[in-house]
Amino acid sequence: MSKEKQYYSEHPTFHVAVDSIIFGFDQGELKLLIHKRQFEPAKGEWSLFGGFVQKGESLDAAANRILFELTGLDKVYMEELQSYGEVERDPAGRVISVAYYALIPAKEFTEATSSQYGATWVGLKDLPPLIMDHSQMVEKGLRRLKRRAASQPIGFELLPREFTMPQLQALYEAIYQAELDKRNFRKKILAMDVLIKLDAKDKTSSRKGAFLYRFDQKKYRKLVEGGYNFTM
Amino acid sequence: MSKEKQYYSEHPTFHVAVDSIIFGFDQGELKLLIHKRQFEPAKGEWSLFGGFVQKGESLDAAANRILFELTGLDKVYMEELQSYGEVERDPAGRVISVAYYALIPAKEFTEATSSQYGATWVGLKDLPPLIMDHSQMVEKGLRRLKRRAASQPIGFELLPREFTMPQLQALYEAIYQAELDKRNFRKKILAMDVLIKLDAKDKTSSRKGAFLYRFDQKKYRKLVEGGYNFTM
DNA sequence: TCAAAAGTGTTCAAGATACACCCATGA
DNA sequence: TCATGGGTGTATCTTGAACACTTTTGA
Repeated sequence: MSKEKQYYSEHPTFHVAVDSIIFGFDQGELKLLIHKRQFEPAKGEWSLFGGFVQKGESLDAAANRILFELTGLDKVYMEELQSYGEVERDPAGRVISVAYYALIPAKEFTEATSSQYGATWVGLKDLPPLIMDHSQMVEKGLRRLKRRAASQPIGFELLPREFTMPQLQALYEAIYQAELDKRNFRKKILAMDVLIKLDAKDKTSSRKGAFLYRFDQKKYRKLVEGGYNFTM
Repeated sequence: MSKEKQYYSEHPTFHVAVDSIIFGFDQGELKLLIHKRQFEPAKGEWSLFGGFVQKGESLDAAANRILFELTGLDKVYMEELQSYGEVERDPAGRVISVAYYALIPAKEFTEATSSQYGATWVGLKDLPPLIMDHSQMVEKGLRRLKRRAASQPIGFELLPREFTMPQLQALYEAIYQAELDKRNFRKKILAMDVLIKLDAKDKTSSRKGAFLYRFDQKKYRKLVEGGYNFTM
């Protein structure tokens, strides 16, 4: 008889799932990656990326595995958000779900891969109804993202390795749903002293071109650990 | 055949537990309510208040039930903290635990009730080793409490209905582990405009006596919803 | 009358906000 | 040459931080 049986067998067990809220940023807009659910019930309806936790697999591992299986994405910024345990949340049976939220540079998941995986980027304002309590999860994830962005320079996770100031600003504007002043924004960001200015320029969005920046991993880590507070 | 069986039966199921980190505040110190675990394995060792989720019971309901069964406490400020899903976290078998943290005025749980329930208040600095990953949970809960206290006037949950300024200040000093300036503290708190000054004084800790305050539920709610930022 | 805690204002520094013009470039 | 987006500095205001003395009262 296993230890578990010996001690805990009188208690019930539950299906445990993981659902991931995947935020991306593209064309000045904050987006969510969703797909049409591939299994019953509610097959074909819009859903977050989710799946069941397997035996011998931690929650974090399940979240990462499922993300990889459904999107091919790997090494993504991911963090637990909240558990959802209402009895009737899944009409097909009792399932306790642990929601994660993930941030990826939208370019790492292009149109091509999108269609390959049946996934779509949707602007936060154009979100279709999602199954079960997934919309709730998104809302909560967004609140968390806003708070996090205010206390840590987390926004960088959403950008490609090299980015321009106007891009970074547009991202923060998308997160906060507010316009920011160019000069003040630059001042603040540069004061953080985590950016490395490159010689190259990005000319895709203007004739003049905007300087590219990369951010300094080491300084960035220190900043995060020190609990830097970043207010806009 | 049930719907659940029909759809999800190929997936494994897990024991799901709930553990509560209960903070209290007394004698100028932030405290944690713990007890000696009442069942095997690790029976008799120091532990948070936990138990298994039952069929037909939501996570929140389980957290509240367990708290009530083990301490007699009811209508407590409680909030989910984080899930713990490492495979080997419980040596007696796979258990996924959802940690909650709770804030109560320590006076609501006195010496008398303590011994009745085999529970003890322990100062955060004198914490004994706790079973499994419970110490980790406490650490995380404390970090959350600090952050929350900075963004919402949450500290009030830890005080009795009527309290004095010096008490409130001592609480914040305990949470932040830092000394605060009396004058600045009062200024800030009063600027929030959520306190009602009473005519009565509390003379238990000085000859002069300190005015009692109550806080204004309505204004308080508004403040919380508005995402007030409270920095010390 | 004195010990012990409660209560009260002002000054200074830093950080946030508001604001307008020139620059580089390709079409 | 001009339209478009990129880049820059300063003045003002707000907010947080530092700081010391008077008041009340019971023993």
